[in-house]
Amino acid sequence: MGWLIITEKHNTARRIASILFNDVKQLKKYGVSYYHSPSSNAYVVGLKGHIVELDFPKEYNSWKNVPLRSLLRAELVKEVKEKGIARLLKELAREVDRVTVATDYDREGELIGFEALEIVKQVNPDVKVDRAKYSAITPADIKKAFSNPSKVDINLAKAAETRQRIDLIWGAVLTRLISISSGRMGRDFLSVGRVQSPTLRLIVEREKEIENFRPTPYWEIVAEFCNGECFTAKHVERFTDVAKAKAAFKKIGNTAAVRTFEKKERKEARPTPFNTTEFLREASKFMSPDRAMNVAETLYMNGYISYPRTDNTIYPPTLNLKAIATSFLNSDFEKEAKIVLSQPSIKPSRGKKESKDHPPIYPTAVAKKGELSKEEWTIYELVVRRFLATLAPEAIWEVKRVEIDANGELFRATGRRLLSPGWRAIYIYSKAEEVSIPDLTVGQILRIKNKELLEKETKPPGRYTTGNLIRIMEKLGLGTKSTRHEIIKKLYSRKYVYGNPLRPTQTAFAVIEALKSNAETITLPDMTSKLEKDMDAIAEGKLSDEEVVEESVRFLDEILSNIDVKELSKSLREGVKKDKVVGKCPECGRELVIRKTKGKKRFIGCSGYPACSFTLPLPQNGTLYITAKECEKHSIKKIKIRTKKGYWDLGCPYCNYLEWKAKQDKA
DNA sequence: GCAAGGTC
Repeated sequence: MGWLIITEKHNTARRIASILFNDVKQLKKYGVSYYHSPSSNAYVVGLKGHIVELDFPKEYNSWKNVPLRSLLRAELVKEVKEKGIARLLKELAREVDRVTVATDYDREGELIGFEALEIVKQVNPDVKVDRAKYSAITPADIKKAFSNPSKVDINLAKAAETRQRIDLIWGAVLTRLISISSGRMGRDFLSVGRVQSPTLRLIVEREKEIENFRPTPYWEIVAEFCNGECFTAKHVERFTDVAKAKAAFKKIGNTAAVRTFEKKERKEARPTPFNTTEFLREASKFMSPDRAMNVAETLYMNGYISYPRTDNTIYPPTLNLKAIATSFLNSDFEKEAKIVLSQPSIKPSRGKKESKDHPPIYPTAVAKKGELSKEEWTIYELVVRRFLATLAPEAIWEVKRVEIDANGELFRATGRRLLSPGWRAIYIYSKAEEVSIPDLTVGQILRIKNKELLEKETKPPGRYTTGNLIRIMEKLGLGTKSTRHEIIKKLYSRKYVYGNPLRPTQTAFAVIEALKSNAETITLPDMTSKLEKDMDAIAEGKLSDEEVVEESVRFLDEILSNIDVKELSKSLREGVKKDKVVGKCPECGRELVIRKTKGKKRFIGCSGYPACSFTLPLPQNGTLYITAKECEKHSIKKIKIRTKKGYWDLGCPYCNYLEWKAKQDKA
């Protein structure tokens, strides 16, 4: 009889097959590639992650007609998403008496395997089942895992399924509640979720901080000191009192004395190996994290880089770093490879996070510029340069620090000069800024060429960029390496945010306010941490999955009971409306808003309709952005439009219309 | 048309 091995993805299936058997043949059925060893009569099938999806039964599909409360304890169904794989599994299941689950060795992996097993058991309920647990796909690890198989951990799979159920129920109930109450239905629905809502809250609260920020003035004194060469130094104090600043400024004469001087060499550490978070942070200098992840996926599938979803920042000892660096000697990165290989020995930098499942992201093949698209090359080059930089020598700086006494007023300056660029010659994405200061001796008298009293003011905190948002999400435990970029994309596509750095829309403000006063749990990272704890307890057998789901559902039930639907609807509609207002009606002074005809065509209309019937046309293609800039002539906000080809300015829609009309009249 | 998590 036969043997069926199930892995989480196709690539792993191929590699495990080639490690375990030496007569592997690749077969294809129902559009699915898999592997067969005739001598062992074994099949290896790679899944595509989750091949089934949890959902409500069809009778719950109508958002309008299904009472929200009925979603709380609905019997959820599992729908097969990968029909071809399911068919193949069932067919092979008939031919085997043993199944080995060899999905990734983590919580989701356990569930993914369990889902496949349920399909197998539909046709072969008595099949023998075991589980191979490996944390690296090396011959040694794989052989060890398959010679000492263990059991499928049902509790662990149940823990993952509990997460699915809670996410779906909370997500569906609150998404429907917010969408229905705001009137944003259909394509424009507003979503709520355990990960996306806390992320959106961060963005909204930052924006509020910026709005409420009151700058306070402060004063700085800078002066130029000369000894042949001139340099700038800053008074050590940051003055909040003008009188004190002026007094200090007055005291400064025409000369000053060097109080301390120090010259040192300082090593600058190399960047650490790329995990997904750091990769996306750097890549977001060039494109959106979502795009970067898709490009990385393509590079991975075509064999140019290693698996792009990893938390690991420490290269495993099995990786031959020197050989990889050597492979770049005859490439576009020859110069960079030589810097690495010129060292007597190669020691890689190490990050703080270590996990054993995948290595950090590194190049697995040498590519030529011509064989990749522009975006692919950008990402590939980033990965190659980062990899080589982690193996390169440290950068060496000469750092000078000086303290200057100007009639009792203390000044400080720091000079920096790059003595040896080391990794900086390879990793060109951050600039090395040099500041020149001459060599000085203690007691030396300097001439003061120039002095300035500068009035400045404190600045509000900056808005989040996609890059630092991904890092903060990781720190707060929101999402995973595979989902964070998708969550951010979701915030854009729901029109909760726009631009990078991200700005929230008025709708986002209203949704977060509404959730905070009615269901604050869903806007806090704590919900994720609580869920993590509960999942651990389920995995350890200390809690039952039903108990955890019931507790969560009861809480949500209580939230639903306490909601003032009228008030919720009012505040949400106000927020949503603000995003549609473009200015004042030139005919009656009421608000002009973006509206839609019954045929879903958009236009600008007066909110006083039918009393006032002023309208302006809008282009039908692309996403509209109402900018903050107003037309001086008409007091109507200028509009930008984003299409697949990029952004274009419509400008003031009234001016635009009048120009168009003038042209028509001429013709 | 809902979430978040895998993977393509």
